[in-house]
Parts: sequence; C-alpha cells; structure tokens
Amino acid sequence: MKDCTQCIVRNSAICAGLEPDEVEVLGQLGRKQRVSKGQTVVWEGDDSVVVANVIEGVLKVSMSMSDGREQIVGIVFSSDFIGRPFGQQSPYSVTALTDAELCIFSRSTFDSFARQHPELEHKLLRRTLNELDRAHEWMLLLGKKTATERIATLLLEMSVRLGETGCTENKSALDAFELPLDRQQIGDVLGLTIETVSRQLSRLKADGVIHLPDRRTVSIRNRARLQDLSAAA
Amino acid sequence: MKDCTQCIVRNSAICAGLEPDEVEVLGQLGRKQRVSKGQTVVWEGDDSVVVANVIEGVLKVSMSMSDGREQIVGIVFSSDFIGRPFGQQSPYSVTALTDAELCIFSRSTFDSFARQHPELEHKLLRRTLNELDRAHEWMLLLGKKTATERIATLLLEMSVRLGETGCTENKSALDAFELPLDRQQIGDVLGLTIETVSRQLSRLKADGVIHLPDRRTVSIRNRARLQDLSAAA
DNA sequence: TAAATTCGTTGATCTGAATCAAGGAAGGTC
DNA sequence: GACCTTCCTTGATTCAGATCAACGAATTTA
Repeated sequence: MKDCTQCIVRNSAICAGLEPDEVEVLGQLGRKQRVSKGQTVVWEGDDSVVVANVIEGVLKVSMSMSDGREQIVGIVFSSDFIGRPFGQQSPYSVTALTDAELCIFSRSTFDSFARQHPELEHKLLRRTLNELDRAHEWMLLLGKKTATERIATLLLEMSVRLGETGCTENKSALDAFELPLDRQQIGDVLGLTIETVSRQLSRLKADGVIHLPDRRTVSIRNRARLQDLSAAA
Repeated sequence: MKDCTQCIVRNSAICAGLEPDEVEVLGQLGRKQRVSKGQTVVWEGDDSVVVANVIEGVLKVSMSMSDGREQIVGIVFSSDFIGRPFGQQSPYSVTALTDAELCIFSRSTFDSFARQHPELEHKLLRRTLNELDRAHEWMLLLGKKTATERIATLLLEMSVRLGETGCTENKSALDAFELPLDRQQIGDVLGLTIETVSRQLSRLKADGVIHLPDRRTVSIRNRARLQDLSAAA
C-alpha cells in the first residue's frame, strides 16, 4: 500500500483507531485493487483466501443454491469490511455492483495481524455485531413482510446507507439516489421476483410516493408515507 | 458465581480459554439464574442491560412488528451466548423455550471486562461470525426455499444442534430428538403458518421420511431423503 | 371423569406473488 | 440511423401457501 494516511476511508474503516505505526505495518500487508462492475472477488465455497476493506464502490454478498436460486445476504459500501476472517471457507460470494476499489489482505495474514492487535479485533467485533443486527432485521423482512413493505424498507435503507457513504460530514438520509442494483438484484435482496419488484415500484410511483426519473435513480417524494408502508417498528 | 471450574459449559462457552485467575474474576461478575419456560429474559427495544451464557436449556431470539407478526431469528442452546454487548438497546427479545439456567452479567460490566481481555473478545468475535453465517443461511431459506425445503432444513439443523449440546463426547447428529418448539414457533422460525408446518410434517411422516411418536418428538427415518428435500448446497 | 383449555390436524377456499407471455425503452455497436 | 441486446414494464394466468373453519387429541382444572 502506498500511503494509508491519505486513504479516504481512513477514519471509518476498521483500521481507524490503530496507532500510526500499526497502520503502517497493516498497510504493508495490504494492496489496493480495482475491480470492475460484475467482477466476483470471492467465490462461495472456495477457500477463504482474502479479506478486504472497501475503499470505494458497492458490492453484493450472496449465497446460492445448486439450482441457481440466489439470495443477496448483504450489500457493502465504502469503508465496509468484506470476507470471512478466521474461517477456512467462504460461505458466500462477493461481487462488485459498481466499479470498486478495495484494500485487500491475505486472510491468514490478516487473521494473525488481528490476533496481535486487540483494538482491531474489537473494531471487527463491533462491526460484525452490527451486521448481525442488520441480518436479523432482514430475516424479519424475508419471513414476515409483504412485497410492498419489503420495497419500502429497501428504499429507506438504501437512502440511509448511501447517505452514510462518502465524506464524513453530511451524513443524512438522501431523498434522491442512484440504486446500485438492477431489478433482478432488488428481487434477490428482497426474496421477490423481478416482475413483483417492477410492479411495486410502479405503484409507488403512481401513488406519488417516489419518483423514478430513470431505471436506476429513485427520488423519495413522501418519506413519511414510505415509512408507514415499510411497517417499521 | 459459586465455582466456574465445575460449570458444565466451562469448556465450550466463551469463558473457555481464559486463564484460571481471569475466570475467577469473571465468575465474580456473574450470577446463575434459573428461568422457566415461557419467561422472557430480554425485551426487544429495551435498554440492553444484561448478557448471559446459557448453561442449560433452549431459548429463542425473536423480533416482532407492531401488529404482532413475529420472526424467530435465532435459537440458542447450552453454552451459547445471549444478549447484545456494546449496544445501548437490544434489537430482539430472548425467551426461554424450556426451563433454563443462565449465567448472567450486567452488560456494561461484561463490556468493560471484555475490553480488557482480548482472548474473550476473540472468542466472542468467532462466535458472532459463526452466528452471522447461520443468519445468512437462514436468509437464503427465508428468501428462496419452498415450505418442504424449509421444514427439511430445520429438522436437519435441529438434529445437528441438539446433538452438539450436552456432554463434550458424543457430538453427532441425532436421529431422534425432542423439538423445543411448538408448531407456531416452527412457523415463526421458517416464515410459514402453523397449518403449513403441520401439513408438511404430516406429509414427511406419510412418506416415511420421519416418524412423529408424539407432538414434540421427531425421529428421522431417512436422513438422505431429508437431505435431498432440504435442497442443501 | 367431566369440563375446559391448549395445541395440532385436516379440509375448503382464497389470494399475493410467481410464472408465463409479450412488448417497449434504453444503451451499445456497426 | 438501423440493428441488437439488455433491462424493464405490463397483462393474463397459475399456484403455493395463507386464511377460514371445523374438529380431534392431549393436558390441565376442578
């Protein structure tokens, strides 16, 4: 790695909180890598050989069945961590949804560095606990919510998470944003088909809750209504 | 706590791996508590005041919506850890499915002890990563599997996890076991209704895949067939 | 042992989302 | 600009599982 002190995710990725000399060492272990949209970084079932920080871009974490059915189990953004530390195999695939830039580490190298740096493990623990909370929320969505509630929940979640991304100031929910997912992928996140996703979006648009200037961009017109429709706790 | 060295989960709970003197200190911070079937230990949305090790028994971790829809997001067994460390609120409820015995800690006390004991945080991290893997598996189930596949998957999972519980020797999948869940709870784990659960179980029984001597006990007659039906990767 | 209550099964019907089917719009290529 | 290809939308139909309804079996109470 050239210079971690210039890294744009320096203050929000797991390396934040390490001492300067520790960052220096960790930086030596990693390397920056660009991946392009559609490229798969980690394959489900393969030996877990790498972990990484997302510097920029959006990636999906997915699991699939032998007959091709696929479930997206996570979406990762700038400054998120990807890969399965302390495990022999990766239980999921990680694929770039946009062009992205990663800071990659060999898994075993990262594991031993982490074991020697409790502060890093602590950061990783907090992050993992948060991810688990999100996974639980999503289980509630997948197990119990209607199609409308699912779509509304996703739009609100994307508006928040895309808002958190980027510069450290100005972290608030966005009213207009570009979806990093196509319709099929939205379906794969929500446990719905592409047709149902399309119909639900069309209805929200017809009802004036959202605006869809083009395929990928969403503009929230009535956030309160969307919140009601999402059946949020 | 009286004496951690006699604890039956001593070697499998997160306290395993701590030095004897550390266990001693941690033991002073916790207290044993019996809870009876049906009792809720942690309430969703409440301040996260306690965490605990499960000494004995089975508990459910669940999230619910304002209109009462409930999703069980986890089932915890002997030697598992419950509660949300490093968080102000508990995102879920924890309720005993059987009479149980817990080793309870104040969350803030546990948090600070953990921060001073990297080995403990490491154990907790590994555990959380495993739970996250399981949550992801379950998202695939909830998002993409059919009712038959869900039931088959649950039965196999219970046969494995109940087999892991208890004495350290003899950890293998059980062919016969007592379900700690009633039909409604099975539905709440699988995102199905009680009627669908009942019909699916009846069909598996009629097909000779399982035997149901009484409401709560399941005996697997044809594990290979059940595995096929579960559509396991 | 009867009465009450809880829990589970089974049948009939309904419905939300899946599937099947056809176009249409946007973007890319020559 | 015409041609592809990919992605999205909309309509018609089907179907898996939900809902509604009734009953049966087990457990608890008196």
